[in-house]
Amino acid sequence: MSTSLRSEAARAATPVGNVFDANCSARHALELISGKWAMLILPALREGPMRNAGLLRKIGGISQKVLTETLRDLERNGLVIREDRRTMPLHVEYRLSALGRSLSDALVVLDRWAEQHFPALDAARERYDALIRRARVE
Amino acid sequence: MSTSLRSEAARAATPVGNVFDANCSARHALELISGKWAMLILPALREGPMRNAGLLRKIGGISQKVLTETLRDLERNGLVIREDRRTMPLHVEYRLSALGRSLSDALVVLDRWAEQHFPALDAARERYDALIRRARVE
DNA sequence: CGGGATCCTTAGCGATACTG
DNA sequence: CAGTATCGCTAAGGATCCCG
Repeated sequence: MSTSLRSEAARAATPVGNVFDANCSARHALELISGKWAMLILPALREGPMRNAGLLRKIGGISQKVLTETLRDLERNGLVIREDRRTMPLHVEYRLSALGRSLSDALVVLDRWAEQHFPALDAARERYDALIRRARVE
Repeated sequence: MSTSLRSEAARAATPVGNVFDANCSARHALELISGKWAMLILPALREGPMRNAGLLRKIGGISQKVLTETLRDLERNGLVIREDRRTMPLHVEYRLSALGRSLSDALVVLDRWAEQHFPALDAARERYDALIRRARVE
């Protein structure tokens, strides 16, 4: 989200291709990805178009508001295509653009990384916190 | 960051491996990645250990505070190793753990995606905004 | 059904000053 | 040098109600 409210910042971005440069276009693209929701929405759309309610069900913990905002932002940046068949009752579908699909390839890798390595992270956290607790007691 | 302040939530997380489940450990791992900073810090450490000041210089736009917080969070989760040679003047180095390196592999893919495709995103945004403006004028 | 509009709370984060 | 501590703002995002 947010991007839609930052037209100023977006316009000020220099069109350079190094993510380490603050305020360049590449960094802006990266910020679109960051935030957990894009990392879940785009992979969720990989197996085919989905509707609002379906995404709400599939992506645990997301609110209606944030889902709408994020989808709009993704649509604005050309990653998602919103198709509104103008019927009653309403029927709106979201699907990946070619660009969005290419990004989702990279994102599912991340998702799988998280799913594979979370036990190691959990263990590391416990170790770290135990050390801290010992240090605090001295 | 944040993770260190959410020991409660972390403890409540069910140890399940599907990122689409809210509040599972895999999701927690994903949230560690989300936020743009981890996506920049971990790749920045790929070519070798770096110090605080070096990271501040390399990663444009990050503040001292956020850098410290993020590094601590990454360290806590076992992705980064902090080495404090206890000398004067101070000398602290950060480097990737094996786990952190494996994650950075996935992250550099994202960074490169952003660097390659930002023109397409920029173009899409302009198109979208132009359409919106037309619609608003009617 | 798929949102928009509001209100409201909090976390994120910058700025600044201080310390071993 | 590499942080910690404090203040203060802003904006992300939840909850709720409404609408075509």
